[in-house]
Amino acid sequence: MEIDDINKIIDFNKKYARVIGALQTSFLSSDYSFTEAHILSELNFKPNSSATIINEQLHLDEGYLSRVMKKLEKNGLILKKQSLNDKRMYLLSLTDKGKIVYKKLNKLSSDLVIESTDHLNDNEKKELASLLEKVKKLILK
Amino acid sequence: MEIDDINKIIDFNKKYARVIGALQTSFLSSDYSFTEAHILSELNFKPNSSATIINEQLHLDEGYLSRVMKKLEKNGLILKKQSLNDKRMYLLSLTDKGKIVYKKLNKLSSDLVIESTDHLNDNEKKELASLLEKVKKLILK
DNA sequence: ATTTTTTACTTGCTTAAGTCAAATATATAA
DNA sequence: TTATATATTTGACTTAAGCAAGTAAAAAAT
Repeated sequence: MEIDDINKIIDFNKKYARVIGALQTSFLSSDYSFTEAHILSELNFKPNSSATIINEQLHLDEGYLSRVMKKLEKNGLILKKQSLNDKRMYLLSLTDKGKIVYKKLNKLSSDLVIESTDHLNDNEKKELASLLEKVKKLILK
Repeated sequence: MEIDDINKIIDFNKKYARVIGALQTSFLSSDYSFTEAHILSELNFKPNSSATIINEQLHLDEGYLSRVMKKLEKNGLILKKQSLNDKRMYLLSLTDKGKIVYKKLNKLSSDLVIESTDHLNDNEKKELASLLEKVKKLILK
């Protein structure tokens, strides 16, 4: 890859690390972290997944994830029931309370996106969303 | 902003938080963090800046930044000298050793970018760099 | 069939990276 | 000359995460 292109990517990473950092800081005032919100959102779209399945998207340390799941269960946001087919696994799903918290955190995410794009006009916002979608597709390819 | 566009951005943030996370993990094996590397790179391009000036790019906690600077000085990577005009400030610059470490960390960043884009062909790599550059310009606007 | 290896999850321990609040010193404004 | 703002530092604390070792169950190899 050309050195120029590499530098563009490095440069972006440095900048965006700060964007993500600010995002994480904004979640501090809620009872859940940005990562926990991500976990809840995965569980919302894939109910009855095991921790391992969820972790295909998140790539977290297994031990850490296990503790997060324990917290979420303790707080009544998720339900854990041992799989009958494979007793090593626990199938996880959001409780009603979990769904409410998920929605609340999603609202927080939206608000933060709106706030952080406040300086852009409508066309620019649309372009940003479109660019990021393309990037996402490329990195997941 | 349209809900669809908001969700695209939220979605990207979730994904890219993991990319940044992996990047930070990769720096653990070096003696400096991803953030410290960023600080060194700022100092490389803007020698004789104060901590506050550097922090315009980084938005870190001042106390944390102060400690990082202390570490960098202790390790002989930067030189701190009190400004004569304004004795509250300390002008910071890379030492020769600091420049060497900066280059080493930059090489690490490059290697990680190359590695993380390994699954893309040349055109896709070029497109990725170009998209990220555009995103950067938009978020900085 | 039973030993070996792999997989899913848990637990104990540690650390990096940061936050928050209070203090000091200097500079600027009232 | 008093009050306010800015630049930096220090102390105390948090949290998000990693690593290593363990348990239990399942799958593969013998």
